[in-house]
Parts: sequence; structure tokens; C-alpha cells
Amino acid sequence: MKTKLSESQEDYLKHIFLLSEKSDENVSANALAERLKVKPASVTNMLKKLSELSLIEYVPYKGASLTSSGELIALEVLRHHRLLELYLSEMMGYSWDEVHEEAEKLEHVISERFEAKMAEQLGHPTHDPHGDPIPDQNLKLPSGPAIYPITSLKAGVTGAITRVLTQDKDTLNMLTRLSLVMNAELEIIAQERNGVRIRVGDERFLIPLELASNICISKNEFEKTK
Amino acid sequence: MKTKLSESQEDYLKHIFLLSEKSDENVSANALAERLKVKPASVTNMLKKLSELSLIEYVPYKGASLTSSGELIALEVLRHHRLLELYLSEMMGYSWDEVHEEAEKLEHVISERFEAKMAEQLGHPTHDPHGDPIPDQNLKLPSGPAIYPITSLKAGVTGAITRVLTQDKDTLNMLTRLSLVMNAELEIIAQERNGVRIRVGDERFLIPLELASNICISKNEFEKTK
DNA sequence: AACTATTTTTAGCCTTGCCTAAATAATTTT
DNA sequence: AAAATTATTTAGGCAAGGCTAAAAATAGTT
Ligand SMILES: [Mn+2]
Ligand SMILES: [Mn+2]
Ligand SMILES: [Mn+2]
Ligand SMILES: [Mn+2]
Repeated sequence: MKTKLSESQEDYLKHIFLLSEKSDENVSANALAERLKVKPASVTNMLKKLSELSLIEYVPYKGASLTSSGELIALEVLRHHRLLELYLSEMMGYSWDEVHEEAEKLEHVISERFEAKMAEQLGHPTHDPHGDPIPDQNLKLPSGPAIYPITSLKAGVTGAITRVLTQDKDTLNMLTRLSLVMNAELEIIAQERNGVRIRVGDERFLIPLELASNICISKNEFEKTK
Repeated sequence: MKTKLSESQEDYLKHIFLLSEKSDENVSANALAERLKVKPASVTNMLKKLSELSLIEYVPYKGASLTSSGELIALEVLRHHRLLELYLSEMMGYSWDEVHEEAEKLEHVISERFEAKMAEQLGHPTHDPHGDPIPDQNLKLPSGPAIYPITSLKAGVTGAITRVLTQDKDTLNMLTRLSLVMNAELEIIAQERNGVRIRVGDERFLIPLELASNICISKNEFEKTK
């Protein structure tokens, strides 16, 4: 790994990693194009270059996957991103719907010194403001307690929100208004065709399916032992 | 001022500003090329573009100067840079020889929100770790007490270091080793052909001319009233 | 005033990362 | 299995921001 990568290259690797995490299969040019807001032809171009650099394995028409050195770079960028999000949130008074945008640009620009200083000041945290895991200094992802999207849980289950799988500003803002914030306690009232009915404090909501699938909780103790 | 400028464009404007500050004349292509570590031909190219955008006034063979809108952008970048330097120094434990490099990249990337948060946390400071003035929210440069390069002062004058006109890492590190840091008290012992002889605490140094011309002090009270 | 040396500009090229349009491969439907 | 649809790649271009080499303007010297 000789020369520093461009911002674009880093973003390609990061998003290949994130897409691989979800689907487990090779990442398609189309999926990447959509994520990166770029045309598929541009993706093909870049995949060839990254493949040339041995950062991905790329078989034309079959999609791409990270090599181990590509994965390290993706994890490094991810560590920057998530540390930045938490730093902005904890040390600079940003709310969780504001951090992503700023971190998206800063992640490519900060030094290793800056990364280390943030980690130190934050007490080497394991999760960002959305509950996303932060790779440690050795780029190992932390293994936390099991978490479940609320779409997958039975009525009666209670737990605290520990991860939200969206970075969309307006969605996050909406969740805040509904008190659906990190660590908020909620109860599954019922799974229905149009969504998940839940209780948060005294309030009840019917969360549309697509949104609900992005909200994850860790189940409460007495539930777990059952 | 429609669309956001590129990092390069911002750096050109910033350095045109800084060079204008020193010499008062139009900034030459050569001087800019040297500053920006770029060939003069590249500078000519960019000057034409910036001129097209009405950010500079450019007469071929005569150099360039900022228009008022160009100057505003330069001051904005400068504010970012100097706030960042101070933030890194005060809040993140960087030393004054480390801040410049990091700020150089971050200055183009942070949001106005980030700028405002830094200013707030730092108590709306007026000077960065090298004593360089920080433009305020309205991009006005603060007017401080008079400062003098130690090359311009008579023997016997004492004062505190209030500005250092270099960003060179190794030079700054050297100054630190000599206790020639911000606010350090020093006395001019003599102006000599090879430099300025000074006293700092119990120590005496002969500071080479070129270095000495970058060290500025504000004279002590009893000197001023004399 | 004529040379000489230095600056600056012009012209042409390169790389990066994106685009569109057209061609080709893969997948799905009938 | 053929046809139709969708996904992907190829080919050709474009804008930014560098570069080199050559031409032209300016400044300095005799
Ligand atoms: Mn990014
Ligand atoms: Mn996040
Ligand atoms: Mn810069
Ligand atoms: Mn400074």
C-alpha cells in the first residue's frame, strides 16, 4: 500500500464494505452506483482501478468484494467516520441528525494524530451516536450484545434502542421528536401489516415497516432469560 | 457568489491575500507559484479563472489583487485556518508546530456550524497559536497593540513574544527548545550584523537575522511610556 | 539603444473522476 | 427456447488542475 488513496477511492471501498455487510454477496455495480450517487459506468471504471491496486476482487459482470488490504482501508475510513460522529456529538454539541454530513467530509482529511486524540478524549468508545460499531485501533469491530430490528420481535418484548440503521437527517429528526432516541425504552405491542405498533413511555406509535426495520433494540434482561 | 469554490481556488485566494499583506503590491505569478508549490504556468491558468469569477483583478504580466468578494473568501478561509489551529492547540493537545499542517487540510472542509462551535468554545478568540490575528464573524481583522519584529528594536528593549511569522514545523520546534514561545519575555541585547542578540530568562542567544525578523514582540509598558 | 536575463504566458499533454450513448451480457418472462 | 427486460461494460467526451517546452514580454546592463 504505497500512495494515499483519493477521497473517491476511499468512499468506494467504504461503501463496498457496508454493502457487503448487509448482503454477504458480491457488491453489484448498480448498488454501488446508487449509494455513491454516480452512474454505473463510472463505477465500472473505478472498480477496474481498485482491482488493479489489489484493493478489491472484481470479476466483470459478477461484482466486487474487498481484499484484506481493501478491507483494512474501509475499516480505517469507517473508524474515522464514526469517531468523528461521536466527537461532534459529544464534544461539539451536534445532534445525531447533524453529525453524518460533517463526518462524511472530514473522514478523508483528518490525520492519524487527530483520530487518536478523538479516541482518547472519548475514552476509546465502541459505538457512534447511531449505535454503529467503531473499529478499534487495530481495526477490529467490537462485538456487542445481540440487537434486533423491531420488525423481528414478538408482542410484549421490551428493550432499549441501541442502533438506528439510517443516516437520513429528516428521519433522525423525526425519531427525535417521537422520543425514539438512543437508549430509549420501548415495548413491542404488535406486528401488523402496515408496521410495528410500539409504546414509548406513555405514547403509542405505529411505525411504518421500512422505518421500523431500521430501528434496533437490545432486549431487556427478563426477556432474555425467558 | 454562487457555487462553492474548490480547495485549490480557496488556497490561491488565501495566498494572494497573505502575499498582499506583506508587500502591498500586486501579487506576481512567480511568488504565488512558489507559495503554492506549483509551476508558474499553472498559476497563470488559475488567475484567469479567478479573474473570470471576479474574485481577483488580473492584468497579464502585472500580477493579481483580490476584489472585495475575493477578499471575503480569503478571510473566511483564514478564519477557518486560524480557529482550527487554536482549537487543535487548546482543545486537542497539539503543539504549535503541529497545528498548521492539520489546519491546512481541514480549513476547506469544515462547515459554518463547525466554525461557529469552535469560536464559541474558544471564547471568540482574536489570535491563533502563532499570534496571527483571527478574522471575527464579520471577517474583520482584530486590531491589537503594536508589535515589532525584534530586528527593528534597540538594545535594552524588553517585551513578550506576541507573534511568530513562520509556520515551519522545525523552526517552531527549535523555538520551543529555546523557550522562545508565545508570551515569553525577552530583552534585546544588541543588533549585530549576523543577527539579534537577546536574553530570555538566564539564557542568551544570537538569533540569525532571517529567523529574528519573524519573531515579533510587544514592548513592555515602561518602555512604551518612555 | 541593444543585448541579456528573468518573468510570464501560450500551447499542448496528462490524470482523475465523472458523464452519455451504444453495445453486450445476464436474467426473467412468456 | 426465444424474446424481452435489466444490468453491466465499452467507447468517446468533458472539466479541473496540474505539467513541460516554447514563445513573448518585461526588466536590467552595458
Ligand atoms: Mn466520504
Ligand atoms: Mn453513524
Ligand atoms: Mn489549504
Ligand atoms: Mn498560524
